[in-house]
This record gives sequence, structure tokens and C-alpha cells, in this order.
Amino acid sequence: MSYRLATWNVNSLKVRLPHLLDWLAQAQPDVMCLQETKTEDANFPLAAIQAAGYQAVFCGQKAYNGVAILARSALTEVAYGIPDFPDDPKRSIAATVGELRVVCLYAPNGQALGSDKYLYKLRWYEALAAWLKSELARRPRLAVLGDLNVAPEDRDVHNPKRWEGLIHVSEPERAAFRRLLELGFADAFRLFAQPEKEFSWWDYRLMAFQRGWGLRIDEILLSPELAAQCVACTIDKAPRARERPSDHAPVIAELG
DNA sequence: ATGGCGCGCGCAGCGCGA
Repeated sequence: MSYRLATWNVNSLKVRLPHLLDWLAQAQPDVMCLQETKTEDANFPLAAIQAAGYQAVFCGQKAYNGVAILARSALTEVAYGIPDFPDDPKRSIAATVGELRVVCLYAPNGQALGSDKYLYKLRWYEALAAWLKSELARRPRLAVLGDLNVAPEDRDVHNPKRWEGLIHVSEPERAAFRRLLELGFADAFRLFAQPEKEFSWWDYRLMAFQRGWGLRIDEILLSPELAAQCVACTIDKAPRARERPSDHAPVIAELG
């Protein structure tokens, strides 16, 4: 069974709904993970998404965070948050789609090195790794998609010198990300030859997108079984070039 | 490159994101 999996931080589902519907129609993903929906569940645009041919599970809140998984087929065994990590405001949702277990994540930003939010981000990653370790043992066909808010290596940063000492690139953050790879996950993007300077996020300011000043902070992690089945992983920059875009671009993985 | 954008909230300007 082949699947097209995608993840996109939409930075407000309400504002970005037209972009999302256009992208679903054009890209035809089987599974679509969304982050930063910033939408309470009562206001989730379920009818529009169903009309586009997708089912959805979601957990959101006002103003901040919020995640959702859309799928062309049934979503079952829905799980919210990270177990044993109760202080987890709408950053994780998981569901079974066909033969796949899908986890959709919005990692904390972390704000600045040494800040309370930074320490929270590292604690969140620690809890995530512990959870995913047990999940991987139980569910060999596991895909983890999301805005992981870490640029794993210098080649994932447009100008590593400029980013020294800043959030997303610090060694503890990168170690937290590598910990997930050590569990056995593959960073799907790096399973393939890629163009240089390929990113998934660009600042809204200073025409960063036009200048190519970006980071790769949205990732698709695949369990060994799924990695062996993966035939492509790409980033679609086209939505970032539209009017009133999200600051993130969708990432797509193809399972053959 | 970092004031400079864009979002939500709520009705002015702030917190937050990355």
C-alpha cells in the first residue's frame, strides 16, 4: 500500500484554509499533518475539509498551538498529547491510518537559549523520545511528522554563522533531535540527494523568502520499516510564494 | 537580516513565533 504523507505548519488554519484546500487538491496527500491551527475544536472547519474529501482529527486552542491530522481514509485510535507529560498544550496528536501509525507534532519554539521556554523545549523532547521509543516497539509502521523546531545540521541553515547562539540550532536542541534518530527513525528528507539550501521556513521580515534566508525545521521521521519503503521526500515552496502565506512550506514523503 | 512580519485577541497594543 503506497501513501503520500505531508506536514504543514499553517500558522492559523482559519486564515490559511483557502491555501490548504488548494494544496490538498493539487498535492493529493493521503495523510496531512497540520500545526499551529490556532483554532478551538468547536471552530474547526470540518465541513470544508470533508467536502475536500478528507476526514480529520484535531485538538486545538485559541491563539496558540493546535494540531490536526487529515486523511482520505478512516482515522482511528486517536491519542492526544504525550503520555506522562501533562503540560503539553495541544502539540501532539496521533492516529492510525490504514497500516500506518501517524504522529503529528508541534515542538515548542524555545524562544531563546537558557530561557524557561528553552528548558521546556528540552524537557518536551526528552518526554517525546521516551514515548516514541515505546511506540516504535509497539508499532513498526510509525511516521512522525511535524514542525520539530530544530534545524538538525548546519546544512539546514541558510547562514550558520548568522544563527550561532540562536534558537533552533543549539547543540542541546540538535542532540535532542539526534536522540530520535538514535531510536531508529530516519529523517526522510536526508534519505535522498537534495538541492543545497532547501528549507521549510522563512521569516516574514526582510523578504527572507525571496532572499533564501531559511531553515529546515519541519521534518518527517520514519521508522525503519517505513524508511525502507520511502521513495521520495520533498519540500513544496510554492505556497510560501503566495499572497498572505504561512511562513512554513509543506514537506511531503512518498511511501512506495 | 533581526524594529521592520503576521497571527490572535479585541479594539490598542501586546505576546508570541522563528
